[in-house]
Amino acid sequence: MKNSEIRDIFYSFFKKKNHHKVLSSPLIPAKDPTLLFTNAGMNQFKSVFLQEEKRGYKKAVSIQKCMRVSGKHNDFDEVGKTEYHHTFFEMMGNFSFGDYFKEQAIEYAWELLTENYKFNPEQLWISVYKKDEDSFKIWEQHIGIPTHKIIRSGDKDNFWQMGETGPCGPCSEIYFDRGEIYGPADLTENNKRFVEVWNLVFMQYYKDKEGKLNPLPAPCIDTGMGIERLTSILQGLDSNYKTDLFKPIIEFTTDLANINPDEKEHQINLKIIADHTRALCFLISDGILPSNDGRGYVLRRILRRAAKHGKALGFSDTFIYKISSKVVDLMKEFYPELEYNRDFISQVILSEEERFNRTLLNGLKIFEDLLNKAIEKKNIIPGEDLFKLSDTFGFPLDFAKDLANEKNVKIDYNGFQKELKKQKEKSRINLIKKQKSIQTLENINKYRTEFTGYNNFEEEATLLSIYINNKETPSIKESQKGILVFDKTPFYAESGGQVGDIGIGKNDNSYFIIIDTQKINYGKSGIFLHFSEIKKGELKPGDKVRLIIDKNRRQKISVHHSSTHLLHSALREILGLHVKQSGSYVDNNKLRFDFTHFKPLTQEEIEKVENFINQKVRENIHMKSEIMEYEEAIEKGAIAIFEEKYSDTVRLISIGNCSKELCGGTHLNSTGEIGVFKVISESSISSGIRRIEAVAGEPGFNHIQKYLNTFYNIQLHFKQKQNTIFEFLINLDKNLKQKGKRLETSNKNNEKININKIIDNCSQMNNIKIIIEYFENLGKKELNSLSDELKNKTRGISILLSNINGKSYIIMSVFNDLTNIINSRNIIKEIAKLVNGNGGGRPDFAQAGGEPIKNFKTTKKGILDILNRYIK
RNA sequence: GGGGAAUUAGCUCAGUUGGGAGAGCGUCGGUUUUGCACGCCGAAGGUCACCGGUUCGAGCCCGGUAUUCUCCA
Repeated sequence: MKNSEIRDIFYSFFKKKNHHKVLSSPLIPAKDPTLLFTNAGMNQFKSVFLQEEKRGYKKAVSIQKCMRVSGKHNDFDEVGKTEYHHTFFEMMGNFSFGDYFKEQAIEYAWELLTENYKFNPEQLWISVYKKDEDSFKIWEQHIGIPTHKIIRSGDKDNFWQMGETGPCGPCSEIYFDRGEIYGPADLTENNKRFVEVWNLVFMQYYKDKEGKLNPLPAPCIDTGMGIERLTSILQGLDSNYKTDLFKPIIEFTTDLANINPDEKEHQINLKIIADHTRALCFLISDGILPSNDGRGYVLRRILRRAAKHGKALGFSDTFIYKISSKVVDLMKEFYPELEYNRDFISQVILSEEERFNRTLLNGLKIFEDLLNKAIEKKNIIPGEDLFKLSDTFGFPLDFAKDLANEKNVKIDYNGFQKELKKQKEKSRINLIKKQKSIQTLENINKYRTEFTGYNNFEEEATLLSIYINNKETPSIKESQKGILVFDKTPFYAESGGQVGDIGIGKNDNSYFIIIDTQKINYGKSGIFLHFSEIKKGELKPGDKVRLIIDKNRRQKISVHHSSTHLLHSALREILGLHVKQSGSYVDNNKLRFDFTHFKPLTQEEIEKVENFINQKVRENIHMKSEIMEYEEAIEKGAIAIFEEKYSDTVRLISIGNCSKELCGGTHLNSTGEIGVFKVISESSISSGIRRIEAVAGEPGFNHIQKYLNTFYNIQLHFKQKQNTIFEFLINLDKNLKQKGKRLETSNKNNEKININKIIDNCSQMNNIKIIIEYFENLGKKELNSLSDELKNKTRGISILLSNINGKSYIIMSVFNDLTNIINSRNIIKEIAKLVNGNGGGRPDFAQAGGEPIKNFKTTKKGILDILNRYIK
């Protein structure tokens, strides 16, 4: 049975049972910032389980993309060692939100497995939670499983909970018995004979702070069945890696590496590469890019480990990007976004592979130094050095170990681990500190704010609560600053890159200004925090006030936000569909837009983008905002930004046919209000991500005006026209440089004339020629080279003095043969005392400085006195 | 979020008691050659990331900022 059939059967079975088919959510959890990656089918339904959100259906079925590489479920280190661990995998699941419960869930599971997937009932075993008699009875009496094949187990295996507090409940697992050749008929933890097929979770309690289990009013069902494992069983194989989900990838890699696929030593490498490449493709197509922290760092680590194992297979150059295309071929049928991003995925992988190779090459140099040192000395490489090599330069310990082995050098593995442990502890401590430092506002969850600011700029509101220094207080007086919470507000709170509104509030007795607005998200609604300063009067909870936003500023913000949407679609139109938003900032002065793209934009491309947008502005397209179901919006072709949090109903902003984006920000009524759009900068912010800054509307026009004014002034000053001014300035620059050079050479010529005179006038001491001269108009460079020339020509000593920048500058050169008698470094220090300064240098060349020289003759005499003591 | 490292010519990088900014490759010119490559000779190219401090003097020492690399969470 092909994996595609397995999927079809799964979906059609639950569709027949009136389940709503829900698409896999992206690997970045949309609504849960505490989670690095989606790691279970239920993630996207979390708020439904928590009853914070209601959806149009009570039963759902999905096949969910999942990653288990961090946090509680971390299989990263297991991949390759076993036949069934993965970083990326797909979870099939059916869900009930207060609809059916245990009995139905168990029946469905049994029916699907035995009748549709044709499992032999004899080969299925069951586990239930020891205190869950209901489930036991259902399995035993209703389904008819022999008692000895239903195992009761404890909290660890068969009780599931979302977190310390929250929904939880017992679960029941269905196991497949692979037969006696794999071990005794005994369902225990480490018996390889049994493989877990399906986990059914019965969410029936809510665990409170005291640890008490309270029954949920509407119990829920959450189930999960890994498709890779199910496929391996249905295809009669003993490894997930032999199924049609992995085999083609492994065969492709084997051919590419030109190795014998049967050799045992290659197996681990091949498995890891296949697994990791799959993970890479899905992560990248969901918008994650390599970086040095967070999700991007996990992506980088996955890629680097794949690359490492590739080297073991003999790949000396980049190769993963080639395999990625095979993964796309294999999975595009079920995940069209892969095909869509095919080139982008391989480009990202290729450039990250290249980067890793550079890092390795760099680290190799440093490592070789360590290795040579170790060979010279004690034959062991210190753990500290190894740690620095991997910590600072990213050179993996494994590589160091192998290379050291080749040279019979030992490495201090324990020392390395000690350093690593130290670093981990440090990071953990800082994390705890950070968690403590986030101060929460007490009782804030009691309140809710309704946002009315899409249409209204003013609002009559009731004050709910006041916080001063993060403490709830009964009143706020004149000139005090604090956070105000209202029942409703026209003030937009900072989110989606758009800054918060500012404005004022007032009633008959008081007047205050609002300098920023922030928001705490709570499920679907939010609490708006108005950062305020009371200018007059006093406020107490319950007071009615009129809230008025700064309309002019809001208009400018909306101009930039709507422009951002146009910019996004312009970039996709002109550069290609790989362009994805990866960050955005919008305020009243400008907009900033970060997006995925590999090369700098050319001048031409930027102009095209500007033209595109300004054309849309002139067309004065009507902008529409609609509230609709998430799925409906996606069907309409909306672009969803993964980082954003969406609830099941979303706000779709469309600009004619050219842009459809999910967005909670404030926008214009039509594009004409933008007036003008101009890009002001384009730069790189990290590899594969570029940033455009632009201005629009009034600030846009001001920007253009300011620049043109500067330009006009330049034209006016040089008396040139627009088409000649550039060439004129280039020529001017060229001429200036030539003149400067002529001046330099003529100075040299002048010196040459002087040199002979100076040498003629030099004094002598004990047959050593000594030149002491003062120059008013020479720079340091000229003095240095002149001094050099003088001491060489006379084969003696040259001491030159000058005043530069209000200080004296003295330079002394000594001919090489004399340096054992005359050390200029020592002498210059004494000379420096004459000008209350200090100096130093080498025996043959030294410099000093101090107060300006007023009388050269007395200084010269002082110098001669000093020299007299040295030369006898 | 926390730590480490780096930033010097177009590129790859040297540069230690703080004292004159360098190499290789590339570019350009000359020479050699029927022509090219090589070879030889020569030249151009620098705000030593930015800002501040210490010092007579900072690429180098100290503090801050930016960017990049890297590890941990």
